[in-house]
Amino acid sequence: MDRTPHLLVVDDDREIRSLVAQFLTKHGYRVTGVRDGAEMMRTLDGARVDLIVLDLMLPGEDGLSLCRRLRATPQTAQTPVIMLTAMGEETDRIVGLEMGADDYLAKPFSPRELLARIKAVLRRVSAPPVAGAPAAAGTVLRFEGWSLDLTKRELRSPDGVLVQLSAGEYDLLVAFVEHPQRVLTRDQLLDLARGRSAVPFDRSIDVQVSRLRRKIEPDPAEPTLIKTVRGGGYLFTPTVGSGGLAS
Amino acid sequence: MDRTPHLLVVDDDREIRSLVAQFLTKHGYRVTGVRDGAEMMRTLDGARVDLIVLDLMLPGEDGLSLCRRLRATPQTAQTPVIMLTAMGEETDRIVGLEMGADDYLAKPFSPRELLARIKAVLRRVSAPPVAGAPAAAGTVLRFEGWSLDLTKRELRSPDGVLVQLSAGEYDLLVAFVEHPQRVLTRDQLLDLARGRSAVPFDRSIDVQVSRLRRKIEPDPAEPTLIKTVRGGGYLFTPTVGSGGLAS
DNA sequence: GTCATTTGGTAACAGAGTGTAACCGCCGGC
DNA sequence: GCCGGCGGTTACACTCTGTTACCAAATGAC
Repeated sequence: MDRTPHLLVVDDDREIRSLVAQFLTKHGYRVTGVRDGAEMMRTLDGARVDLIVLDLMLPGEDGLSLCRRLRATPQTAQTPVIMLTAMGEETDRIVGLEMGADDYLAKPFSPRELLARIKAVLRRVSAPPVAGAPAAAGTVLRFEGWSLDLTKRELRSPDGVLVQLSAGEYDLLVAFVEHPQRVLTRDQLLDLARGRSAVPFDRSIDVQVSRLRRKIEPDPAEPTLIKTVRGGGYLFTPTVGSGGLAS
Repeated sequence: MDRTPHLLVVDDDREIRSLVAQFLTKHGYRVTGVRDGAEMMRTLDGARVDLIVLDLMLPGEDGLSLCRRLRATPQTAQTPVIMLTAMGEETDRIVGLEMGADDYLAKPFSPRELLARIKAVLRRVSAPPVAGAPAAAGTVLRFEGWSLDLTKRELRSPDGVLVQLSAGEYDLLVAFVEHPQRVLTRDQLLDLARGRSAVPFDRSIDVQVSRLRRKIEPDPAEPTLIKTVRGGGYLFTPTVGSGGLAS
């Protein structure tokens, strides 16, 4: 149950970034700091992130626009965002909340307060939706005839047979299915599937891939769904469709 | 039975508490004052409460979090809440309303204004719901053919047979049914079902889940309703509908 | 009040899942 | 072809979970 939350701090001020990162790390979080929206997107693409601390004023695309984009992307629509804004920008603050930020903090802020808000937001987010809330759309993902039900954590083969996956195999498969046709490094996979980062000589992903292949590859000796990229990582080759029958 | 509305004032400032209590009592309400969330919960546990005046800033668990918990608990989900916040905490106010508070009041406030809002909220709440609206939505919850009556604390199987559940099994099932399709950690389940937090090596939830499965799973050896997520907790897979026949 | 029953928590054991280490084979460079 | 590094697989230790047995506390009968 060692799933320390992973925070992504987006701020162009290197000093703030490192200060915040240091403080939050000391309080038990895993922190990645980046300087702008482009880097943020790259990070999100390859890692599981539990909460984003997003500065409003950024070089290039600004925080509001980024926030809107996060909300519009299924993978990140649920990721909580705490906005940082300069003092007194009341308008921005309201717009920010309307834009989908979960909380907001005026600069200059004390690290303690940021920590408190992070805790509050994470608590709130892990809070239960009211019963009967619409189950998130796109809960069934399809590839090559297989279907993966994200609410039931079930995988069915093309013939409709239920395939038993262990928790680890399931999480790994989800990581692949949510990032298809991209080479994922072992590091990224470890983060996406296990929420931890690699230790030297970490081969656990290799073993897990091997176990997963045995269950989903027509011929595990000649993998077609999960290909190895020598020196790079692994690649999930199928196109993934959501909802109805395969697209 | 005493029909005088019973108000619960939660504020850690003794002076505010007694001032408010005195004023409201004078205007014909029954008032209980407590200083934090724990006392609030204890009071709710043992008394009928018609409305809660909840300070946002509290020692221990804060008002937002408490409000969420109130909403998540069937017994208090309908109890109106008026939030007190320090002036200008606009964020909190918005979040507070989203969180399910019925009204909100910025400190410092005049007792008269609080009184007016209490009256308004009570009036609104006791107003008969629109004809045809669910009389008390969510008193019977349905999943996979089963129906769980929250007012009678009764569970019926798909064939309509009454299934005897112990108090603990029932509470656990309610926790699951009210948070379907989400992985709940043992800690969360313990909190939701027992209102306490786990001690090291606490296995009580495991045992209780096992007992519950024996009563509701078609094949307890191969659970489909309550799935185990290794390293994560448990997952209640069915979609839950309320009121009429299963959706 | 005592006694029997039910309930819930703890301890213990068995079985499944996961990471590490080791071995082996393959690939690429020379 | 030889060599070094990378990746696949297996074996094994360790952890996590399911289940049973047992005990203490709560409940209810009398």
